[in-house]
Formats: sequence, C-alpha cells, structure tokens
Amino acid sequence: MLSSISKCVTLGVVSTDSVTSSRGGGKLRTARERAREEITNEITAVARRQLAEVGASALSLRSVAREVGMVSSAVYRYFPSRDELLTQLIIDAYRSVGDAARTAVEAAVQHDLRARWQAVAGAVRAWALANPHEFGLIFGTPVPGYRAPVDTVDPAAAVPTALLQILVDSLARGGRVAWRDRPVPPVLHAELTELRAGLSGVLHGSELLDDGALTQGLMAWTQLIGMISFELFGHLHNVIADHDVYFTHQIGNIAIDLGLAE
Amino acid sequence: MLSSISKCVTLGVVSTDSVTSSRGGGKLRTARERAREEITNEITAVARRQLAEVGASALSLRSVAREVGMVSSAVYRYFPSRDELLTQLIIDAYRSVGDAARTAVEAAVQHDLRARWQAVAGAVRAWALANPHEFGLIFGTPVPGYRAPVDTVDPAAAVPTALLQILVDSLARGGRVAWRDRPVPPVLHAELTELRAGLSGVLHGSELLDDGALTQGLMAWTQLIGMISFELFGHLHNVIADHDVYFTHQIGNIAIDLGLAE
DNA sequence: AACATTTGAGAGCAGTGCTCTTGACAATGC
DNA sequence: GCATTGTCAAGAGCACTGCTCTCAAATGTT
Repeated sequence: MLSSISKCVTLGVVSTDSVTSSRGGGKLRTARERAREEITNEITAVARRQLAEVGASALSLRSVAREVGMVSSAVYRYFPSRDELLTQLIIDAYRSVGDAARTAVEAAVQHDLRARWQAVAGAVRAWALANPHEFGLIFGTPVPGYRAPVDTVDPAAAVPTALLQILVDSLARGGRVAWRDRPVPPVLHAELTELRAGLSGVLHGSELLDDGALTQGLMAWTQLIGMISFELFGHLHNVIADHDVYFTHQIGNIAIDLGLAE
Repeated sequence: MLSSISKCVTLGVVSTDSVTSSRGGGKLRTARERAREEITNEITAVARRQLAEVGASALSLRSVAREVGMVSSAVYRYFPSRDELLTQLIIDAYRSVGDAARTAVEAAVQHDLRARWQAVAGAVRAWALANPHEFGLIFGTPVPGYRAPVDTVDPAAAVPTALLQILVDSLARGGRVAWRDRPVPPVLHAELTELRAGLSGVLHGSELLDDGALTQGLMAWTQLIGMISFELFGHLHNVIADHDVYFTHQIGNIAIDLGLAE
C-alpha cells in the first residue's frame, strides 16, 4: 500500500521527491532510488536538448530513449506518458525564464525602477530568443489537451511577480500609473482584491497595488509576452525589420504607462 | 454525399475561386477542373471541421481522407503535404477572423470611434473563443517549420488594418495618442516611414499616422492578441476568473491610450 | 478509335505513442 | 541462506501517422 503511493508520487515531480526523501532519511536512500533519480534527470536533460532542437510537436519519446541509450518502453518506467514528459519540460522552462528574469533584475540598480523594468523585460526577451521552442511551449498553443495547472502555476508566477514588485516599489515612493483614476467595475474589483490577497505571500507590499496599478501591471505583462510572441511567431514579418529597436522603444513606452519614467 | 457537403462549402470562400476560374476561361473550364476544385474544397472543409475539433497538432491527413471518402494517397493529388493543407487552413482562418472584424466594425456607429474599437476587439475575441484551435493555429506556436509568409501576409493584415483605420479617423478629427510626444529613434522612424508607405494602399489617410500613433496602434494590436492568447492558453488561470469583464475593462483602458475615449 | 493525362486505390516504408509479457536483478522477510 | 517481492530493461506487437510508389481505371483530347 505504501509502496503504491510512493510509486504514484515518484512518477510526478522527481526532484522534489528526492529532496523530501533525503530529508526523511537523512541521506539518499537506496542505490536504486539514486539511480532512478539520475536516470530521470538524464531523460529530462536529453528531452530538453531535443526540444530546443526540433520543438515540442516533433519531440519524440522514442528518439529521447534512443539517445539516452534505452528502449522506448523503459522510459515509461519514469514518465507515464509523453504529455507528462512535456509537462516536466514546461515546468523547467518556467523555472528557466524565471531564473533569467530574477538574475537580470537583481543585477540592475535597485533604485532605478525603469532600469529594473527594462532589465526584466530584456531578460525575458533574450531568454525567448535563445530558447524559442521553450517559449513556444509555455506561451504558445498548448500541446497536450490542456496543461496541468497545479504543477505549473507556481513557477509560472515568477516573472509577473518580479514585474509587479517593481510596480510596488514605484508606488511606495509616490509613483503614479496611467489608468489610476479610471473606475473599475465591481466584479473586477472583487477579483483584483482576491488576486492582491493571493499575491501578499510572494510580494512585499502588495497592498499598495490599487486596482489601477494591478490592471496596468497585468497589461504590461501581457504586452511583454505579446510582443515577444509576435516577434518569435513571425507576426512582425513585413512590419518591423529591426526587432531590437522596436522592442526597446515599446518597452520604454510601457515604462511611461507604468509610471516608471519621466 | 459529395453534393451535400459541396453546398456547405459554397457558403465559404468558394465564390472567389469560381469567379477567378470563370474569369480566366470565359466560363467554367472542363468538368475535370470543376470536379478537382470541388474535391479540393471538400477536403479543406472537412479539414477545417476536424481542426476545430481536435486542433492542429492532432489533425491527421488520413483521417480527413477517411471522412471525405477516399484513401490517403489520393489526397496527395490535391495537397502536396500535410503542411500545405495546414497553410490553407491558416489562410482560411485569417480570412475568417478578418471577416468577423470587418462585419463588426461596419455594424458599429461609424463616428463613435470608441465603439468601433470595442467592436473590432470584441469581434476578434468572440471569434477566438468560438474557434480556439483556429486562433491557436495563426497566433500560437507555428506548427510547420515556419509558415509560408507570402500567401498568408495579405489576409493577415485585415484586422490590424481595420484597427489602424480607426486611429486614422481619430487623428483626422484631432485625436491625440498617449505616446505622441515621445521621440522615436531614427532607425525606428525609418521603419515606420516604410510601414506607413506600405499601408497607404489599404488605408485611407495613412499619412496622418505619425510615429507615435503608429507605435501605439501596433501596441494595441499586440495587446489585443496578447490578452486573447492569455485567456485561451490558460494564463489567466488563478489570476482572473471573469474573463469578460476583465477583457472589456482593459479594452476600455487601451481606448484611452489610443485617444478614443474621454 | 487511339493516345495522353489525370485520378483513385493499394501496398509498403519508416516512424510514432503506448501496452503487454518476459527474464534479469536487487531489496526484503522468514 | 533462501524464498519472496518489487523494480527494471528489453522485446514484440498494436494501431496510428506522413509519405512514396506502382498500377489500373476513368477521363479528356486528337
């Protein structure tokens, strides 16, 4: 009975499992478990490499197995389905872009809010250009039926959180957001209140985010991903040739709307 | 069986095809050509139906052939590859959303620019919600290597053109755009000049679109598609529950930026 | 009527996700 | 120490995919 549960859990997010199991036992348990974790990591690593090469739709579990050096059916000991492997890659991608954004924003001068906004925006775009297939995996058309929300929702929040933190810091020193004075319909106000409450755990001073600032922040997040999507998915073709200057300029424009500049 | 579906097809975009072919030969050419056209239309119609059901990644040429009533190899007489079929569906989707936007904007009160903007935005979103897989096909991750640009670029311009037309009409009566006074870097200015020149054919008064208005218009287009993408692809999950009010409110905010309201 | 072109069907290839069974190995209980 | 139990890699196999090739029938042209 207990074993059946451990099996079910082990099929999920493996890395956290190993942490919890090591926490429970003091050190890594059996050699079998270590081998299992190692092989699982190798599979995801190879899958990540192939994803970067051929994209999500062409990613083949058999091809991954071939490169790892085992037969396809053996992979099913570690991932119950191809979609589950893809879900793991989605989580990894969220973590990857989140790390990129966090690193960039920490490297920026903290009190220069506009620089921080440009840093996170530029980092996300640079990450997307360097890993277009991973970007498409998380922000493009959902490949499996619909992605498992429960595992992905946490790492997915990293970038928008970093973005909203800038807004909070701006509001703390009297910054004003473009749509501050526009009335928000009651239903949306209730939603935003709940959202703000949910953010209080990961955001220092989330209560400073009034409805206008929150909608403006969500819109900035939408604009950022929308612009990168347009660029990566070819919708700037025959419209804008120099994507760098276009992106930089529009990011500057958004900074104005966010009340971060001039 | 074939006739019953051909009736359905005729309601689509067949009329233009038959017009062009009749224009070329004086009247419909041989019976064989007519049959070929009819079967081609039936294939695309069935493919469109299956696309709406299972999505682009799961669309199978063999399954389409099965439903049409012929063997898979026969389909290759009409479409050289599955990607070519998808390209046709992309074109159809662009035409479809373009028609939806045009119909909506024509139904709105012409002098009420804000209403026109809300009409086109709402129409695009309504179309996307009604045809999520078609939206994902054109605005999501590119499925083939990269979509054939030359055939799709024309119908793809319909919606942004309708959007920019509103901006032009607004500027013609003294409307002001949010980022009007921000200087545009020289490289971008050159790009926007070229873009404006390219628009002069399809846009009445495109010369009124100064650099600020043009960047603002592009951004509004990005915001619109970005918001719909977020909604359809699940990125509003655990963020906003009532998508309708959220969308409406943000569209109203963008109207302010565009100088269309208050 | 004879010829040429176009079309549909079938077989087949290489590939896919996934399931099931089999035999080898390691961990555990008596 | 040995038998039991659980885990693992491998292989065969199923149903499916996109695509190519050949062949015969249908169709149009001369």
